[in-house]
Amino acid sequence: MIDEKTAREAVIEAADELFYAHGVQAVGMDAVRTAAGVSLKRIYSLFASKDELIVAVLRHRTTVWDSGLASASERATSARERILAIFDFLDAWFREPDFRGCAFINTHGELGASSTAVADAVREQKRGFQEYVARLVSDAGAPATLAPQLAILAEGAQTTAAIAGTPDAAHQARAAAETLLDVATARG
Amino acid sequence: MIDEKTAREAVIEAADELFYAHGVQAVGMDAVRTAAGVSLKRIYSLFASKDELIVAVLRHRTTVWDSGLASASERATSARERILAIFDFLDAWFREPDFRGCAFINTHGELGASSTAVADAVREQKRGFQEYVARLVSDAGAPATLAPQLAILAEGAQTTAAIAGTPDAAHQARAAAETLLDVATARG
DNA sequence: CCCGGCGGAGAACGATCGTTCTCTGCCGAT
DNA sequence: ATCGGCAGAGAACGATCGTTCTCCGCCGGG
Repeated sequence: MIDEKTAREAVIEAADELFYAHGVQAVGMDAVRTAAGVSLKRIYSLFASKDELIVAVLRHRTTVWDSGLASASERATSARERILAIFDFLDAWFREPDFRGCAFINTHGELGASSTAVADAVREQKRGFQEYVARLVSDAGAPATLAPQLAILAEGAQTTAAIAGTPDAAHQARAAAETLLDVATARG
Repeated sequence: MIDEKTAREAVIEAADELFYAHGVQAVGMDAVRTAAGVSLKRIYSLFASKDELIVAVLRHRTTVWDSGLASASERATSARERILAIFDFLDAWFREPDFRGCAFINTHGELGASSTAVADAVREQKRGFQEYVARLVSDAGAPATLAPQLAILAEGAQTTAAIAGTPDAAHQARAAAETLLDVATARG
């Protein structure tokens, strides 16, 4: 019906949407097949198991996250602005009606204990984000110790916004980031 | 065999341990029964459903968390020290070999979309923590806007430590909290 | 036109889950 | 000692899951 690449993308995108909305374990492969319009046989020829599909979905989400972050910082003209753009990006995300927290954190909490492949994919995404922040901190001329602090603010904002159901955490975290940036870059 | 209160506690504690270690959905009621030494019939006479047991476990964890936080801040002699004691408490927790992140965040990610009772119990715990921090911030004479910033740091430290598998996030968050406290209380 | 194989749809399978039911033995009351 | 009822152990049940298999229609090559 459709070529392999298109089918793969259709499955990944459908699974991504369902997994994010309902949790990974709550979504059966039948639901993925229906949403993607790809037969189970074909799905299992593209992914050896549900676990492998989950990992593929997480990797797909990593690239979506990375490009979203990149385009959010496009208008920024300084490293400091690019750092704060992270929190504006979060704010816009938190306001989306189907926001349900960070898919990586959610999936890690759900399967991190039983599937090392899933745990590795989650860890890899977080490591990438930490590196992204570290690069910006370095560009801003701030000490390297600032980077994990900003990353922790971003992580905390995501879980707080998800549980509270409000986007407030984004600008609260942004304000804290501004303070930390001010202090870190104001030395002599 | 044993009185109702003891049986209830045995079930809750056994379920708590299993749910935290493996995730809620990965643990069957049979495993709870074996670990608690309480028959399924009795369990279902104490809790109407697994969902209700999960909520009871979360409430139990809330009291454990509250008292752990209280005892961690016992040696502190000022509001500022009590705030920083939160992060020392987290540090000790992250170093426990079976640390697997915040049970509330994990459970919310797993079931928050499907069970409003679970989502409510999680939200309630987070609200209590926010209030605790807000009280300390007020005692420290800092502006109220500092409280959610500190809470976000604590949340972010928990997920970061869980995913990274290292306790580093505790002292990174603590350092950020110190900076924010310094700035917030140095005015005037 | 016929035939072989490939892909889709979905039935089937075995496992597991939450929940209930049955059976058995024990205990106190008479 | 006898009886009634409660509690424990675990079998049973219906649903659902991940995964595989079967069947059927379609297509290109002779």
